[in-house]
Amino acid sequence: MGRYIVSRTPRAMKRMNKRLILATIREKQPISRADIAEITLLSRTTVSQLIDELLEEGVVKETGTGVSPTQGGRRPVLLSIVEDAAFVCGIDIGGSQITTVICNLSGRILCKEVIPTCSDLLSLFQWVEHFLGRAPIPTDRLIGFGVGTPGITRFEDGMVLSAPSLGWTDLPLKAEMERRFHLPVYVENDVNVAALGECWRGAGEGKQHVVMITIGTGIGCGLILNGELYRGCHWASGEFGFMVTDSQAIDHWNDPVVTGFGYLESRAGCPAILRQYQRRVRNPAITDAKVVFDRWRRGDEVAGQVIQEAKRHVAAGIINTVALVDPEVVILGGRLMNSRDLFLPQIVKSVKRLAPIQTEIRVSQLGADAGALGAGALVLREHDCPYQGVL
Amino acid sequence: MGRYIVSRTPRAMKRMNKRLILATIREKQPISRADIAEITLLSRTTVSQLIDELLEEGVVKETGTGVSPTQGGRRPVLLSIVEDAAFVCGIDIGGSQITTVICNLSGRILCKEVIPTCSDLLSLFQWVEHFLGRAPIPTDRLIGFGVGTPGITRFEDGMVLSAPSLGWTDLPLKAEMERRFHLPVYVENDVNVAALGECWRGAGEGKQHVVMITIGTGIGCGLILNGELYRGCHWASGEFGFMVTDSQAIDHWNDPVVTGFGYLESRAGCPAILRQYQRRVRNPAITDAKVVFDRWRRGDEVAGQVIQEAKRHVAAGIINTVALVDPEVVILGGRLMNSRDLFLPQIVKSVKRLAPIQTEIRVSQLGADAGALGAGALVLREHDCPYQGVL
DNA sequence: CTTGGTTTGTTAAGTTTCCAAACAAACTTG
DNA sequence: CAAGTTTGTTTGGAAACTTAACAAACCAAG
Repeated sequence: MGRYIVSRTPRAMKRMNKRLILATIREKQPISRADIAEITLLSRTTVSQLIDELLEEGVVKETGTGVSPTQGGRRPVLLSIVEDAAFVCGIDIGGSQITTVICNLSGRILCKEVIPTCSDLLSLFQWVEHFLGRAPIPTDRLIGFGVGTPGITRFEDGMVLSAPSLGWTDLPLKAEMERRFHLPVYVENDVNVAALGECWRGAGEGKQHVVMITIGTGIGCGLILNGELYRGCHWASGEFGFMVTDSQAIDHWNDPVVTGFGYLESRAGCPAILRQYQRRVRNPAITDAKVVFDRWRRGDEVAGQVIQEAKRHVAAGIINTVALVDPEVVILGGRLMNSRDLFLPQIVKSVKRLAPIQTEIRVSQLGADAGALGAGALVLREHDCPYQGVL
Repeated sequence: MGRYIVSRTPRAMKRMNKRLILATIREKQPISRADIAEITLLSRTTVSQLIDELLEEGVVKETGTGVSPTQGGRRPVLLSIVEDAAFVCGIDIGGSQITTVICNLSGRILCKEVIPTCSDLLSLFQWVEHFLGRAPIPTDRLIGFGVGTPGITRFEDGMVLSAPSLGWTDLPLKAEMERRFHLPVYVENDVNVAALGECWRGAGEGKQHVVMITIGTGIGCGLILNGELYRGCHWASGEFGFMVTDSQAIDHWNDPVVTGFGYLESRAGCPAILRQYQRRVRNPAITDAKVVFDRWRRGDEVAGQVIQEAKRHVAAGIINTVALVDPEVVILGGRLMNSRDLFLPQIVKSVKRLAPIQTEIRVSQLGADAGALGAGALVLREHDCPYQGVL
C-alpha cells in the first residue's frame, strides 16, 4: 500500500501539479507557460494560474521575452527559477571532519566551513549557530538542515541507530536538532547523501540509476534507483564493505563481524592496506596508508602486491554491484580516490571484462563536498515546501 | 521527473482513490465503508460513492453485516473483493518447459498446463489458444496476459532483447501477441516474475523488500524493492550469476563472458557442478547434476567437495546481495532447491555469520508455479484496469 | 502600413471531484 | 421504549481542472 502516492484531495492535486510545473521549469529553464502546458499536459489556464502563485511566492521569475515563434505570433514570456529564493544547510559529519555548507536552490555552494569532528551535540549545535551567524544570506530564507552521519540512520524519524566512529547509539539527532533550531532537519547516512550530492551537481547529474562507492576508512555505497535514494528494509542498504569477494572466506574467515567491519573492508580499505603492508614488511611504524601508495610509486614491490590485492577486491565488489543493480553510472569517491591513478584504470578494465553490461565508471566530481551538498539536497527532496519540485 | 506520480486531473484523482479503496479492501477484507474511510483518510461520502461504482462494476460485493460495534450503533455492511470478477493468464517460458496458468484476482490458480518449450511463436500462440478454449472461465472476463521469458526483456514495449536458450533476439513479443489475442500483454524476465509470484501468494507475501534467487541452469535474481519490481537501467538488474566471488578471477578468469554466462554461474550452476565433477572423476558419461547430488548422499567425497565449493559461491553471492540491498527476506528457488537439504543449512549459517544484518532465508513456496503466477500478477500490477488496485 | 494568420496568455463558464454537516437508519443498553 | 452510538446517505458547497472564447502581441505579404 505504500506504493500509492495518491493526491487524495483537490488541494493535494494542486500541490503536486505545482511541483510538476516547478520541476519542469528547473529542467528546461528558461521556458514559456505555453511550453510548460504542452510538456506537463496541463491546460494553459491551469499553468498560468499556478505560475501566478509561484511568482507571488517568489519562487519563479519572468526573465524577458523569448524568440518569436517560427511563423509569427505573440512572443512567449520566459520563466526561470529564482535560485536564491531559499537556502538549505548541509552538514556532513565524517569520521575525521565535519563539512558544513549553505547552498541555494540550484545547488551552488555559498559558504562552506570545515572543522575537526566533534561528537557531542552541544558543541556541534553551537558551531552550527556560529556558522549560520556568519553566513551571507538572510536567515529567514533558510528552510532546513540536512545531515549526513557515518552510521546506520533511520531516515523516518532521524534517529542515528549506530555510528561507531562517533560513539553514537540510538541518538535522536533530528528531534534534538529541530528542538534547537526550529527548522526541519533530515538525517541520512553519509554515503547516501554523497550519492545525492553527485546526482544533484556532480558526476551523476541527470542520471536515474546511480551507484556511489566511497572508499576510505570504511567502504560504503549509496544507491539511487529510479531517481530515488534506496534505503533498504532496515535502513542498511549499500553495505558494500560487507561483500565477500573470496569464497574461501565463507568457511575460513574468522575476524569478528561484530566489530562492524565486513570482509571486503578488511581487504581493501585504507586500514586494511596499511595493516597488510605492516605485516609483510614487519614495520609497524608506518601509520598511514598514504605511505604505502607513495612507496609503490617509487617501485616498492610489496606495496604493489598489497595494493594489487585491494584493487582486485574492489573490482569484484563493483562487478557484483553492477550485476545486481544495473546502474547507469558508478561513481567512485572517498580518500582512496586521491590515489586514483593507481586504482582506476585496472578496475575499469576488470569491470568491462567481467560485468554483464557496460557501465560507465566515473570519479566523484564534488570530492569532499559531495556529502554536505547532498545533505542539502535531502531537504529539498524530502521537505514538503514550495520548492520541493526543484530537485 | 519520473518520480512524480501525479493525478493531474480530477478524473485521475478519482481513479487513484478508487484503487486505494480497492487495495484497502483486498488487504483488510471483509471491511466496512466506515473503516475504509478511516484508513484511507477519505471522507465517508467519497468512500460510499466510489464503492457504489465498484459494486456496479462487479469488482466488490457486500457480504453480510458485521458484528455490532462496541457501544451500540448501526451494524456495518461488510465489503469484499469479488475474486472471480476477472482473470489473468500467466505464461512462464522456461528453458525446458512452458507453464501456463489462469488465476483469479486473489491469485488462486484455476487451471494449469505444462508443455515442453517451443521457441516459435506460431506454435506457442496456437497452444495458448487451445489452452484458453479449455479453461473453465468466461473468456470475456480474461483481462490480459503476463509472460515470463528466460532472457533480458525490455518491459516498456515488451521486447525480448535476448534469450539465448530460445534463440530470440529483439523479438517484439508483446506486439505480436497483442496483435493475435487483442488483449494487453506484459512481458518480463522469468526470474522477475517468479519474484512477483512469491510476493503475491508465496514466501514473500506482504513483504516490501524481497530478493528471489533461482539456481538452475543459470542463476538469476529478481528484486522487489519498496514493493516494486526493480528492473535496472538497461533492464538487466539481478544478474546474480555474474558476481565475482573469488577475487583471483579478476586477473585470472578467462572464460569468455560473451557466451552469456557469468563467473558465479560457472562455479555454482547445475552445469558447473556437473562439469566440475566430470573433470575430477574423469567420467564424462554422467550427464545430470542430480547424479552428483545422489552420489554425495551416498558418501562420495569428490561429489561432496564439488558441492561444497558451489555452496560457498552461492553463499557469498547471497551475502553480497543482502549487504547491498538489505532485503526483508531472501527466497531461494530453482531446480537446485530440489536438493535443498544439502544446500540450505550451511548457506543460512554462513549468511548469518558474515552478512551485516540478519535476513531471513526461505525456500520458494510456489516452486515451479511461481513464474506463471507472477506473470499473471504482472498484469494486475501494471495494467490500467479497475482491478489494478487489488495487488 | 494595413490586413490576415499565428501564437501566447487570460477570462469566463462549466464540469468533476471531494468534503462538511445534517440526516436517516439500525443497533445496544438501561 | 427512550437515550446514546455508529453507519451510511443526502445535500449544499468549495476547490481544482478544462474548454472555449477572447485579448494581446507578433510576423509577413500585399
